[in-house]
Amino acid sequence: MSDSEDDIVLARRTKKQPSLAANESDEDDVPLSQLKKESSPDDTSISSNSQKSASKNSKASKRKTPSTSSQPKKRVKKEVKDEEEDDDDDDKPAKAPAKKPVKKEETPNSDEPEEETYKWWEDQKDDDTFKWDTLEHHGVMFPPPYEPLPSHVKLYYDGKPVDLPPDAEEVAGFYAALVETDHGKNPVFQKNFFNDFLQVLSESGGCNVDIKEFEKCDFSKMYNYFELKKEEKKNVPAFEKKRIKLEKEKEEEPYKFCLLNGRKEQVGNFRVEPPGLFRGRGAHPRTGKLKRRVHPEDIILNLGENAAVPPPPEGHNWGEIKHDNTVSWLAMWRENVLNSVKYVRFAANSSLKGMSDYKKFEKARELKYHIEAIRKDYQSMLRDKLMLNRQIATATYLIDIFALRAGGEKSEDEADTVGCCSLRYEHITLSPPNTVVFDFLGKDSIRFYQEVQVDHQVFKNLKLFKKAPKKPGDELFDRLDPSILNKRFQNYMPGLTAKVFRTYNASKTMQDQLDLIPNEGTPAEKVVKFNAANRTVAILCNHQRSVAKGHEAAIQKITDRIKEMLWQKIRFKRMMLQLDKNLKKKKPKYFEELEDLTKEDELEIHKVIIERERDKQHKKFARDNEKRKEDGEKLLPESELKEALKKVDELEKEYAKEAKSGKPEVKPANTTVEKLEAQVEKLEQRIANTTLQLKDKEDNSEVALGTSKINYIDPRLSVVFCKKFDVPIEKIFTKTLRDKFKWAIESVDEDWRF
DNA sequence: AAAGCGACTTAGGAGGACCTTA
DNA sequence: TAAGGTCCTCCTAAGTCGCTTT
Repeated sequence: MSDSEDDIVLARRTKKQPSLAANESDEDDVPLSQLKKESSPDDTSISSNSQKSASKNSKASKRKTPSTSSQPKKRVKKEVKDEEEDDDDDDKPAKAPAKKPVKKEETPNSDEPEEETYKWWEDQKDDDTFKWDTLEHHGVMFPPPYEPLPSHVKLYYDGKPVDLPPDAEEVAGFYAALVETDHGKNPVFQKNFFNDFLQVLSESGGCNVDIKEFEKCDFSKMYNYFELKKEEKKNVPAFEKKRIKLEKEKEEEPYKFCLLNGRKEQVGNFRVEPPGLFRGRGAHPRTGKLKRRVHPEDIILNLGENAAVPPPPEGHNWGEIKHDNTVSWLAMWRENVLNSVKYVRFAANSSLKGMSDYKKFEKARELKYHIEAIRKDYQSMLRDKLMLNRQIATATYLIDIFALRAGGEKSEDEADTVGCCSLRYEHITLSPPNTVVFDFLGKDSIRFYQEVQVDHQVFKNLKLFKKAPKKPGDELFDRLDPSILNKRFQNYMPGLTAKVFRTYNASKTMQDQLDLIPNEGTPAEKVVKFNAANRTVAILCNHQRSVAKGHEAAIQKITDRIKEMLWQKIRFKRMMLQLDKNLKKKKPKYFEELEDLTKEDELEIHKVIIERERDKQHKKFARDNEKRKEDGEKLLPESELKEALKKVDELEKEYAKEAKSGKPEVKPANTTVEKLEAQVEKLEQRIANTTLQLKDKEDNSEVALGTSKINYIDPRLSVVFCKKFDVPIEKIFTKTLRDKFKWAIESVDEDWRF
């Protein structure tokens, strides 16, 4: 990568790793619930039968399907301009699904025996205009109908209780549940909600009160009721919770799976989105609007011609039945807030999703054979006489170097966010000679703020794009939009688009970072380094998360803990000096830090410890008595507590004395200098650990690692890392990710490179 | 060529599950 | 044994990009 001055920090200790035994929950192979084909009066049933049986004996047939072209010829990349290529050309032309992973008898590891699934990656097909031959599924799961609130829970208007019709009450309830949240406090949200609420109210027949102003609505009774319910739910005994959970699982069982070409595959979001208030991100003009309930009549199902049509809910009909095998969705409906389409799709671990994921990464890998030419070209095109070309070159530069998104045009009724092509005058600040400050809201209204040095010509160009009469509000790249850019990219490589650069640069960065990690230390330490590499990628892609509520406090707590450990350490050293006065002369360095602890700090720590001790005693006393009460024993007398507290008082006195003299009492009588040294050493270790932990926590507080791990880093990189470094894959991929990336886990060998 | 649409990937947050710690 | 934190999954919004329509 060229001039990335933004130094990216490496190596951090990360918090504890998830335990080895990732949830081995059962969920695995449940027999595809019998298709209930009875209903559907239409033809179909026969073939549905055949499909089903196909799946049954597929067990035999699956394994390695004959696979017509196990050697997909894949396009031969044009080696054109760029052979020399940056470092890693060691790698043969990107191509080819790994052929039969040689894999010996499968290590015992692999979770569960698990009737194996279709290994599509051993059997690649090139053409994906048709996504399936046969497709059978059970439709979608609807949310439960609305249950009216008990009659004592009401909305109040201007102090008066309101009798709302159920439909309106439901909407009021949507809002009531959110009053205390950021959304609930957002005026736009309130306004949009209120409009829609009034509309539903009038649609459903109105009520006994003339509701006019949002401000006069009092949702607190409803809110409290919901809180109460939440509390109740929390307190349901464990066995009951378990039962409920089981019941839920049973209910969703039929929807979870479908048959794709006769093979069982998981469905992703088989639940229809429940009604609610639209929670737009950032300053979304429509946030708070009512997202209406979706009915079977709104839903279009997509399945095989011969598949049984799942019966619609009692008394309803499906909106439409389609048999379009050029798409991979199972059902769709149109949502009313943005008028956009919602799809029910396959799960991430499905073959279809897996294949396109695989293709995505292969496409990104292919870019490495062209990137050099592309960079060379845009460098020179930065000075092109044609404005359009300069803009293209400059935009490409930004996309390549700073991993910006393409940045399509957005409409008035969406949040004002931008990407590369839609950057405006006010989003960049230039300061000579070549510093650019980016400050804009990107996808999801996440702020992109970076102060960077850019190529000289880029700086000039940006200045040019800002030149009068351009003014705030005007687009920097006024000749450009993503489709123009993407069309140019096609010239270098078929299928190359702006987003491929992000994938490429992310995975490339990961590869480079992993290459720097030495193969040493414990697995846990290696995982820390892996995460550090992951973090550089996340930073590159600007994947952020909001800092957790308690973050500040958590940091403070750790800092205090470190301080206390330091104090304790110094205390031990002081004890040593009492045992052997000459030590200080013998090892001046060792005792230097005695000076580091200020009187104030020491006193403060004393105070904290004493307070904590007192608190502890109080709590213990209360707890013990609580227990006794339950057991019907007689309570401990107050004097017991007094006694305990007296001990603390003594400790306090001791500390006071110690603070004055600077000579802590050498505690256990048989203490020796050696023992103290050992203690000090232990503390030092702990301090080092905790400090690392603190740093990690701080560095990580605003960075989301997950997004890049899931979408940008070629999973084969992680797999190779684990293999080479003897790190269990469970430390890197959760169960879900292992399922999603099964193709990578099973197909790659140690020498694989991105 | 612009606008709109359809289908797909990418994204952060909510909330529950799970683990650690007192 | 509860409380507190972290991790994981689910949820659904918000992008990208190709294609169709005007």
